[in-house]
Amino acid sequence: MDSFSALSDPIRRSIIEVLASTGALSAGAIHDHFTISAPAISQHLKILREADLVHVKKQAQQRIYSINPTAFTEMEQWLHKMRLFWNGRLDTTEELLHADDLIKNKNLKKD
Amino acid sequence: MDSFSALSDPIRRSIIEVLASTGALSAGAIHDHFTISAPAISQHLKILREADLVHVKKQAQQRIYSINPTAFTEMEQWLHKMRLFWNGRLDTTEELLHADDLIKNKNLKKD
DNA sequence: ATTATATTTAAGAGTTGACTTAATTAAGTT
DNA sequence: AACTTAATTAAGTCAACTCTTAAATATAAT
Repeated sequence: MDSFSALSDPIRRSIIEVLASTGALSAGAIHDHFTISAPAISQHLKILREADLVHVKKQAQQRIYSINPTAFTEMEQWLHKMRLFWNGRLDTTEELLHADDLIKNKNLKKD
Repeated sequence: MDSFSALSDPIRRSIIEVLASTGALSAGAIHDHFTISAPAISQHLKILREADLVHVKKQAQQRIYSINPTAFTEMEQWLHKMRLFWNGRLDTTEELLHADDLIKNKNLKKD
């Protein structure tokens, strides 16, 4: 799951916000912030983990979660690139389509 | 649909990229960039429209789509705020939870 | 060893999302 | 008026997502 999809769920964004404000928290401590079941939180954490948006370290039975700040740059870079475009600082489709690998969509026609 | 969910789909991100690189395009011209059906593109455009990420103007039978740059600030601001946190420039949960209205999640427990 | 605590995995239900083809709406052309 | 072009809406299918409860795993404490 890419970081866009991982952050499309409001609970997962809330988890990120909680971690951002506290620094690091066990799965149970994260769960305490929500009303849904522990397994539901665990499943959300798995998605955040697989999108590499959070780090985990074991501490006895606990899993301590924290944010991986570098993983957010994918989204930030995409937004930045889009903004460059409509600010008129990039001009050609070539630059957009080939300057990076953001577009990996089998439904996109080749030019 | 919020802008996070609207941009979680790779085809919709590609549509935004195409619009960013060309400026403004009819629904049909957008469809030419993809291999999926015209209705599928129309449905994606509807979602982008409802998330206010694009503008439309009628021109005879055509609908001319263009990006609404201001709509991207929601995501940019969220990412910026998260970055402020893990950069240690904001300290309290209060600031995060109450400085803005980003969190509107019924599953989030009250503190 | 047994029990308690912390978390995840499994299985299943209900919902939402993304397509398809067919039908519809709307504007322009002959 | 009939026809073409452009786009959307409708209906239905299938896959993906998000939850639940129950079971499993792993470490710690008694």
